[in-house]
Amino acid sequence: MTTSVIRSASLARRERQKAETRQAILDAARELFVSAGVEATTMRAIAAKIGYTPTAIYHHFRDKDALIVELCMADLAALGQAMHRIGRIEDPVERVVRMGLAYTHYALENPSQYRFMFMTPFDHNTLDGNETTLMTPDEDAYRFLSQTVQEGIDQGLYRPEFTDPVQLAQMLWGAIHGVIALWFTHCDDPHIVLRDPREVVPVLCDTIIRGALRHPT
Amino acid sequence: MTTSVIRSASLARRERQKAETRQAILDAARELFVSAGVEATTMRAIAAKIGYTPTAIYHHFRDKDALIVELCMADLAALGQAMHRIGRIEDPVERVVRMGLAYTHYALENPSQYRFMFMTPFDHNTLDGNETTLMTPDEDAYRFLSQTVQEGIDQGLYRPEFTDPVQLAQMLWGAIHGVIALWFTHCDDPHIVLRDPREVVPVLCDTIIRGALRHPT
DNA sequence: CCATCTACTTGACGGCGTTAGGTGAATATA
DNA sequence: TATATTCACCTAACGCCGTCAAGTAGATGG
Repeated sequence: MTTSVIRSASLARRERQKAETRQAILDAARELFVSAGVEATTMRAIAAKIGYTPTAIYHHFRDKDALIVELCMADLAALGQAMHRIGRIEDPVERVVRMGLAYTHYALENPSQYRFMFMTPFDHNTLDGNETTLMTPDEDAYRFLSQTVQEGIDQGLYRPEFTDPVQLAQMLWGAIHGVIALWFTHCDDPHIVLRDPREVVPVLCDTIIRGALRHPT
Repeated sequence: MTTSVIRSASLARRERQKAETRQAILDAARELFVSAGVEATTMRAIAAKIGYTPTAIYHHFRDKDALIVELCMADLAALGQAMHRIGRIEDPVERVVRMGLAYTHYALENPSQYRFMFMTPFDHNTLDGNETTLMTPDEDAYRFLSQTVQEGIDQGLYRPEFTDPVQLAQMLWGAIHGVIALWFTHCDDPHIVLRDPREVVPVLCDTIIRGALRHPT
């Protein structure tokens, strides 16, 4: 008994230390990814930031992609939570608009994460082999949107040609994403004049909703 | 006289040969960029494809970015032409919709170019130092869109709250871009169900336009 | 025939992600 | 307490990458 207690205690300590190192790697990687971009951040830089050798990282993550995926999953979860935090506004149409604005807010507050989550072509095979993935919180937010759209359809709020919740959800997500993505890639481009998405997205949401509603207000 | 003629003849031939090599580099680079992606294509691979040494490329282009920019400019010009080829449909609203569909068609026919032109963060300083840039054909297409939107505003076709052509153009461009971009980054993602943009964009255009028109049909 | 020019090559530099093979301290066993 | 084992981390290297300094060789020009 005593030995097993001691054993499990020291084992636990070891595991805690390992988890701490792992977390230090994640923290360092996140900060560098955010400040310098994912591609420009090197394994060597991450390691140097926490006083380790580059190869040490490989004892905690299979490769750079696994590191990226882990951070991405956390960000997707945060976005999903932000969506759910909107809670249950009764009117599914108003809820959809609120989701769009929350999404935009999140994107502009976390540009680097957003870039990576939705603007980086993803090798989702990498993600699959990872672990019994937590059912992709990502799908969480998308499903949440789809469900809200579905509610509106069921209540007969949208024009009769909108029968496919996937299509309408894709339109809404895509439209907002596009304004944000265009802003991120071209806001520093002197040749292309763009307004701040915080200004454009609300109008865009209203316009799409007005165009989709059976009885526009 | 004779000498100068001969001189200019051989000079011309030399220059023609150099131009041919330059074009061979561009062709090889384009094919590899399209088939394997810009990032995954190496200078060594481009050179090997045309039987040269990697360093030979540097006698024709300052660096890899310059090569990319040159191809990108050509693609932007092609897109601009596709826009202009729509010609002068009288109704500025119908013209805007047609532009959106042409844009979508172009994007899906040239996914790799599209990715690079609009989904890759651009260091436009690189572009500026290039040459007296041909007034960015890119701005051409965007300006074309803005002008068409402006016409609709001038004719009082849009609701009174739409007074800023930049905002409305950005909404339209952004919305379509978003559906396309989302498709490109997530169409292979088993967790996210998406419809083909060829199906979604027309509906999206109609919906936005209906929401923006003063007197929806 | 010789000098010049220049498109192209050779060989290398530093940096990248990643790996094979140690090392040494904490742990388990006796 | 002495020995064996584990394993988090390191050293050194591999094969890639974009790029460059210093040639070379063959055409051009006088």
